[in-house]
Amino acid sequence: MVLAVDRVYERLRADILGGVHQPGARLGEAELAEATGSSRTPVREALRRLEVEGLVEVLPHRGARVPDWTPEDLEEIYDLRMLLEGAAARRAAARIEAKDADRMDELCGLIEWAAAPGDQQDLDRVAELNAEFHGIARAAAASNRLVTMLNAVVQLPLVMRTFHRYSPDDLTRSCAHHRELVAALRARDGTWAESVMRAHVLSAKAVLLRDPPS
Amino acid sequence: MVLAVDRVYERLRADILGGVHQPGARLGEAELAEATGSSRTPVREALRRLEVEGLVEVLPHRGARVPDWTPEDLEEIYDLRMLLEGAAARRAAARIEAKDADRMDELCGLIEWAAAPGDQQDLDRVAELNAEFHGIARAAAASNRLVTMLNAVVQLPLVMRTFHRYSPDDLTRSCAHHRELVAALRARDGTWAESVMRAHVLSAKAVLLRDPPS
DNA sequence: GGCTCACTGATTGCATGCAACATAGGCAAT
DNA sequence: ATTGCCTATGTTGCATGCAATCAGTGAGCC
Repeated sequence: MVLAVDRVYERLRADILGGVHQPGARLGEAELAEATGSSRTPVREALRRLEVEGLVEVLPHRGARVPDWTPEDLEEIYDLRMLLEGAAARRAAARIEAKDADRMDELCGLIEWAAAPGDQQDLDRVAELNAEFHGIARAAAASNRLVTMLNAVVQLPLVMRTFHRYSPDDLTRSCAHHRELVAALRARDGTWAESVMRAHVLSAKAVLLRDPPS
Repeated sequence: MVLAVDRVYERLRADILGGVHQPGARLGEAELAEATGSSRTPVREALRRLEVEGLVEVLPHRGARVPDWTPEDLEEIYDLRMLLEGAAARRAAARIEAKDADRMDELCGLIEWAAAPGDQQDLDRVAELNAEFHGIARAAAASNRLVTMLNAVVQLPLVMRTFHRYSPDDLTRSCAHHRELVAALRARDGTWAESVMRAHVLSAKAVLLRDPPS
């Protein structure tokens, strides 16, 4: 048995990150309750969780909205991401197991293929594989607290469809970061891993701020 | 009009941090509803918020509990605090206004007096003043996201009654950190401020891990 | 004697009803 | 024409009822 509040939460989260609910869109409780086949109570509780995680903003008596990020927000968010992802990478270097590193290498290959210019290019698939890659890295950090905090700032790229803004050079650099991160993790070098990860996040930030969303 | 869910949230948070609800204690919804003069609905929503912030743990169908921190948890929490407080201090150095720095200096004096050995020593008052001191620093960072994340890890010292574990030398060092932080902020030196803050947090961590709680 | 299982009591999870509040539109007064 | 108020309407906030689930207990069986 899966709790209704969790169903609603996952659904809402996916829809916000996937762009189904655009920034600024109103999220009516009754509407969401009907859409998820539950009542308003679990919807309200899911909205509270998402509010704390920063994925929705709730105004008293005025309902919930998907926030729209200002450039200052994006700057702040990416700086936090750099800090937290870097710390997670450092922890991961001390803890990662060989099979996880192997899978990350595998994902590097898949990402490189899906990102390469040509008919087979599929940037949405890159986003998906990229999410798995970084998911493994975060899991290897073995810190629930860190993971929770990252959830609040990590998956914005999906909202923004970041990879569609990447130039071919950006994509090449991103793939190089991935390969280097795995190397640093295998070498058990936390400082190296943290440095690569920080560069990786900051380069993503540069892409996003270079050509601001909408 | 203040929302019931916010009342319950503040009350619960204060009671957990203040030690009214000891780690491991069960938090029954009906009990909390009666204690706060509201119904179970706002209690449930407040518990969801506190769950995301890591201040309570909720098991499905089994209710909410105050988590009890293992030494590994404490290590993790203090490392995160170091990161986030350091980042906040760096931002604060670029933004703080003179009157806030003045108040922080004032608080330094009050803390030093209340922390000094003798009849006037009052470690609970030190904790209170210390919270205001760091509250100003965090507010000067002007980052709601950072503040929210810090809330999840910052105020554990209150639970642990940390200052009661401090030796006279620890207290002296803590006060010196405070003075130095204000100097770094006034100098608008973000790196200095971050470094002092990291030292401050890590020294607190050392005290806590030196003599583990209960 | 130890183990299993059903029953009991209590608690959580969810649905729904009602009251409080906020926004929008119309109407009147200046 | 503009401003202010007032009502209408939809929404949120909260209380409560009921079903689902879990911990504990004791009887029955191996």
